[in-house]
Amino acid sequence: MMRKAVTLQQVADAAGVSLNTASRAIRADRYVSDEARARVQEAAERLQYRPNVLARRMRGDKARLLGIFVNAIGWGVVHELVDHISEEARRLDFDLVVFSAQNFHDRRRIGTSDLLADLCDGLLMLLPNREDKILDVLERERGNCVLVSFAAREIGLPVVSVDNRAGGRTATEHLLGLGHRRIAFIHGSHATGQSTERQKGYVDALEAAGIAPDPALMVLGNFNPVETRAATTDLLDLAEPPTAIFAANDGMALTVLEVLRARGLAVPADISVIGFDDMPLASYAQPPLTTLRQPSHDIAVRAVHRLLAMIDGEPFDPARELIAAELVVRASTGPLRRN
Amino acid sequence: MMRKAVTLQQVADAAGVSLNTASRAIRADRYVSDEARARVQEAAERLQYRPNVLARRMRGDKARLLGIFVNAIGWGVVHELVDHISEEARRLDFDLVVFSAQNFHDRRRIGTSDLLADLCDGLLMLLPNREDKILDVLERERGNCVLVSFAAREIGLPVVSVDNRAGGRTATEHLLGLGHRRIAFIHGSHATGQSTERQKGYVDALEAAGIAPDPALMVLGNFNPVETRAATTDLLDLAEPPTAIFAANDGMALTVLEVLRARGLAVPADISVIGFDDMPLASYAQPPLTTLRQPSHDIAVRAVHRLLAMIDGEPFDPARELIAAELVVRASTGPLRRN
DNA sequence: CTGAAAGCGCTAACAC
DNA sequence: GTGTTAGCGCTTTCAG
Repeated sequence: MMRKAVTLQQVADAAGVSLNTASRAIRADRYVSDEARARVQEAAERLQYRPNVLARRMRGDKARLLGIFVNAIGWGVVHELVDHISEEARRLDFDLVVFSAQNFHDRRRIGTSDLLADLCDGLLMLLPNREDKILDVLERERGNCVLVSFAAREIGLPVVSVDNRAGGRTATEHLLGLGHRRIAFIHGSHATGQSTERQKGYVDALEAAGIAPDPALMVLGNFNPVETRAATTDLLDLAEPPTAIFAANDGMALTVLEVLRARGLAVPADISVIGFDDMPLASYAQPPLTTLRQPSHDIAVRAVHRLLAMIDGEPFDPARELIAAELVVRASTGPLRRN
Repeated sequence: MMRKAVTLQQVADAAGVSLNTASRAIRADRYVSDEARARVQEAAERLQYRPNVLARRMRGDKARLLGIFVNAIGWGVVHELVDHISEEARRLDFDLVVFSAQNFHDRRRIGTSDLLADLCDGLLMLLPNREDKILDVLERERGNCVLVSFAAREIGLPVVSVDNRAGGRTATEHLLGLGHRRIAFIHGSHATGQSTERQKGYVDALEAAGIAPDPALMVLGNFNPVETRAATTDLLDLAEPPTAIFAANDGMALTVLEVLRARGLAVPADISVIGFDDMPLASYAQPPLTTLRQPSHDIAVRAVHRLLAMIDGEPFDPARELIAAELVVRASTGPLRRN
């Protein structure tokens, strides 16, 4: 505990009133005489009394507090989301605490997860992992909880997410429109379902264009540089290498660019690259990266609003809400070079 | 409140034991018969009981929970610090919650600040503002609290920070060593004291080199692009413009680079630029930015350790602890071109 | 208007 | 071993 405990009782004693007259005075309740109120407030001031919020909360008061759970990984997009959610929550006079952990169901962590669940009026889960057991608990209890950018499986909880599948399709169609036919896809992990959905969009676009998806062109980068480098190398070493690469996120796309540069390939003259997310670094890349921009602001606003609706007691509505990503064309994609 | 409240009492009833036997069984206390324990655990499982952490906490249990307060602004360096602190805390089996607000003493916010102060075993304040009233409270109460990168004023609380003054001096000496004599300094706000200290180091180096600091070369960028652009323009329009610019952080240095490029000036041939922080973007800048790297990891580790020492009841020690920043030479600085 | 008492959910003394 | 009791600090009936 942080503070030296000055309790309301002590204030009451100092002011010569009963405990609950003090309570009334502090809370500016109406049923107190001006004189008593003055004495209590003076005593509170002098003793530097601060109410114990835990105690209040345990009595069931609203805290006007929202919790965000984030996986320690993936601070890329997450950071923007947190900022926007924070802003929107504050606008609506809610505070926000962020809890960051690798796995919320870790034996060690469970205490804090529960604590926050107890403490907060509602929870926002950012990019939770499909294995996170806390999702089962939340689903079962139908707590006030909204999932953000979760697509790993069907779940009986409200979800707000970028439309990954449509985005994946848009990215691929952009490449198709430039004349590319051999388009590779580098996927990340399946933990949140983001990459998986983007891949579905990629396949959608290919099939709509009458191109059979080639398994050799779908490789695993796993959202990390090491595997992405290896995957890119494999792709380039193919008998018939791709003329364009769609990486499931910008981080991997940047790594692809790096490998390409190392092999002396020109982008987009020799090969085109497109990412997903539009992270801050994207526009600084060499060349600036074409990508799909996450509608972080809209996602955040919608997620907060739906959470508040639940808190306000509106009927439980586990609908999935998808928000479109915007294609941002920069210099890393270009027309297929005919030989 | 998030959960449907299943209390320990209900579990006890269901198991046909007393409240307190149930408590013992749940906590794996030794003084319970195996049979009672089994019955209680079965009941708890069936009812999906989860202990109310608030209640436990109110009784005074340790939460093994640390709180980080960050100002919503300045997510640049802050984000790295949060990551490292989080990692170190977890290594030591502490959880972490992050509270992000513009001003912690805002009437509206005070509830949450207090709540977290009650809840957490200790608090880490990241780059707090000098005006934050919560600092006065913390100082007065001598709570378990460590300030990170605060240099705005003397304060009776432990502080861990990068050595801004030495860093500012190193940056300036680097420029001096390249032959520069007219070196400008773009400072940020005085809110946290970071910029102010870096400026002191700049002046230190200049004076040590026998150069009188020129007020015309010290301009305000205020950590934002708009004012930084204006400041840079002013500098370049001087009768005798600087040959090198030291920006108090990388963000401003990047803006400087942008203005220089727009004016057709070559970096570092025409003018050198150095920043501070070594944010991720720094190495991607055009040209890659020479800067001072924040020892985020060391700062985080030291801050956590000092906080834990306080929590463990070691004597209060409000010493300031400074950690050196490392000069990272990239391509934005070069020798003075003689005309 | 004010005070006494109950109780939020839990754990730690103290009996049995 | 197990149950009973007394709080943690606060708000809220319910009587005065």
